[in-house]
Amino acid sequence: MSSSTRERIIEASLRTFAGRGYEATSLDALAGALGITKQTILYWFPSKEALLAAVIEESAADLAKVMEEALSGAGDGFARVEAVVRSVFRLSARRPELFGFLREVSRLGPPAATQMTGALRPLVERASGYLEGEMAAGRMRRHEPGLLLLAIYSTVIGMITEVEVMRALGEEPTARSLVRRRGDVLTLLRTALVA
Amino acid sequence: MSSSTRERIIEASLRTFAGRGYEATSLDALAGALGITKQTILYWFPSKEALLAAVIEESAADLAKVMEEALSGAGDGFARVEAVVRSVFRLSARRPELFGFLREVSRLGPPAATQMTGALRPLVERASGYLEGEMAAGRMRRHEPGLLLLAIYSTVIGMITEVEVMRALGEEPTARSLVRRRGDVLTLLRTALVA
DNA sequence: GTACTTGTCTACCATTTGGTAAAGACGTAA
DNA sequence: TTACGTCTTTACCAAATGGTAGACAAGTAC
Repeated sequence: MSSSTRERIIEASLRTFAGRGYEATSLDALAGALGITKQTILYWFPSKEALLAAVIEESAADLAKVMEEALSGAGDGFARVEAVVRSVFRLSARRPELFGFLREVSRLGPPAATQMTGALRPLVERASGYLEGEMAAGRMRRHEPGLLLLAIYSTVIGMITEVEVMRALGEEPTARSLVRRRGDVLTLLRTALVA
Repeated sequence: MSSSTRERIIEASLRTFAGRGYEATSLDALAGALGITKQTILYWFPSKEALLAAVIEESAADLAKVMEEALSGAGDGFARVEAVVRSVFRLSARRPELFGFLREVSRLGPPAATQMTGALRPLVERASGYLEGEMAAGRMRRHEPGLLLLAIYSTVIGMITEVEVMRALGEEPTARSLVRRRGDVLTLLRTALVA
């Protein structure tokens, strides 16, 4: 069971789906980049859709793992929010494709998006519960947790993925600018959340 | 010069590119929806790329017009930021496709994204200048204008377009929820910006 | 009436797409 | 040796794609 082929296919698909988009990626191109034939891909995954589903499953698991760790970390109130945001930015430096792919899937709509959000649902529940608890304890300013999460999500993902928009705003995307953006989104959130 | 055909094509393309994505939209499907043939589209626009460019030009102009008006309005400090955000949300209720398309174009990358950001550049300069002025006058908390704009952009566009994520967070997208999101993003921004 | 322009259509075409069928290579167990 | 399961390939295919060529109708200019 040379399942490493399977993993290589998933890995390459993740990168290409994130960069060029799902529809714009042909199985032939994908196979070419891997030095195999399209039929090998179709041996491991019965269809292109099934391949997409597998990539979603894998990347959702990776995302969930990292964030779950940060969420379980130490600290109260904003400290833990900060820890999560930091770990997300760190992950985005190491594996940017993950976030491009997240955005791509949310664009594709159901059923792909539904699968992704379903896989991340437990995470969302935990985060939402945490925020609610902190607000109740008076350690954070009151907001609606769902909308607050959406705002944080939009801002962070946007900061990480909107490369072209960033260029238009005069910020060349480098490691240093990523750090700067992380700092800025954190101050923004801190002033908004800390009572 | 029955240029109404041209406009109908642009209008339908805008909607379909925003909803299904550029690559996923075929000229045949587009023509079918309009009750014309693909060749009529190719008469008005020499290629699919040229059609995309025309749609970008049109929608950038529409976006710029609305925001330009809000930016020129009365009010100092956060009041004007609020006016802009409100006008953007109002526009998003009337013509949601504009924002889906904006997001799609930024995803497509150059040259499409470059054209779009180029067309919106004057707007960005004005907004950036305004923020800078208000900060200098001490009416707004100090942030880096470029990154601040990116954060506002990401949050607002995300709030408007991330329908699936919103669903996952338990917010069914309705007119009422749109108002609620507008309110929430405004309080978030106000607490972050107002000294 | 003739020539020219404008707008739309019918008829094709080469290429690419996702997918099927079947066979060959390679190891392993009997 | 034979038989079998695993993995990958070659050979196709029907459908769809963006695009070209050319005809046809309707108006306008002279």
